[in-house]
Amino acid sequence: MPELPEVEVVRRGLERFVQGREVAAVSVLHPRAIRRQPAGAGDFAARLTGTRIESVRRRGKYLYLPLDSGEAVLAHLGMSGQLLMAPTETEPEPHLRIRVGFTDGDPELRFVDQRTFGGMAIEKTVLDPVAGQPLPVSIAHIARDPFDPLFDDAEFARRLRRRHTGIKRALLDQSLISGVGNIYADEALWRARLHYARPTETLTRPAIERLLAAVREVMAAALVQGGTSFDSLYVNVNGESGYFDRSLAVYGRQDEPCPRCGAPVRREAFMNRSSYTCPTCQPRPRRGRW
DNA sequence: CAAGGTACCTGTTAGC
DNA sequence: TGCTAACAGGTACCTT
Repeated sequence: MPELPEVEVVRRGLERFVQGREVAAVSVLHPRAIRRQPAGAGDFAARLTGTRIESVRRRGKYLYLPLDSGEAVLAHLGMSGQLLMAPTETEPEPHLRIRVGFTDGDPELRFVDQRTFGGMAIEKTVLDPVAGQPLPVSIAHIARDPFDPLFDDAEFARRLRRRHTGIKRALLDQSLISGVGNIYADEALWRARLHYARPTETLTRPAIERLLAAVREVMAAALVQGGTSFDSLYVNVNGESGYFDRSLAVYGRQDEPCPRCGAPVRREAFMNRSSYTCPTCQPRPRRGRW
């Protein structure tokens, strides 16, 4: 379940089910799931076993679990990862990659990942220079998300306007703003009536504020619905799908009418993926004029 | 150094 | 029916 609302749904589930618990046993069933652990599966298991999970935090689309050892579990769902809570006796899922058992018994934590783009690692932490909170070393470059109280709109606007790229590329750049992926980028741009190729350096400060407001609105609405799921791949810790796909205006709706003006939604290939836009609400920017 | 393309995987679906 | 190609929500790394 990959973008901010889906990852936040998982974070809340984990917080409820694993915070404060002590790890009793770890098994790694697929090496790719711990490929960010340089010393391998044995090191991963050794550094996790016997520790207590202090909290469940999120930076953009990354989850991290500070441990009483001073290190933290880092987890990313990639394109198809799931973190599920399941009774130990439950039959293993076909793509089960990692199991984490606890000293107090059920439920155990399972990392399931069909496409293996996701993974977990145990890392040392560094203190976030602004918040003073520990952060796994490898995600120190990930920007704050737009719901983070320390997200700085003015600083974002300054950095955005210094870029020389299209607005969607910038929205997907996790070192500039985190948590936004292909679905919510398209939905937010539609709400803000901006074309994905609009040059960042031409955006006015009010336009950037409208865009940030749109990003926040669409992701907040998705979170209330439990996130977006097109199939059973994107689920919460109990394996349940969210309902926000029913509220999407343009994403995945090629040839369907724009909810605002009725024009058929167009789909274009962009950045090796799909972009959905309304051809009349989001006209393509022209050189020298937008 | 910034920007953009490509690689990494497996499964599903559309089209022939 | 069976094969093939296209496509899927992300990030890291390489080249320019």
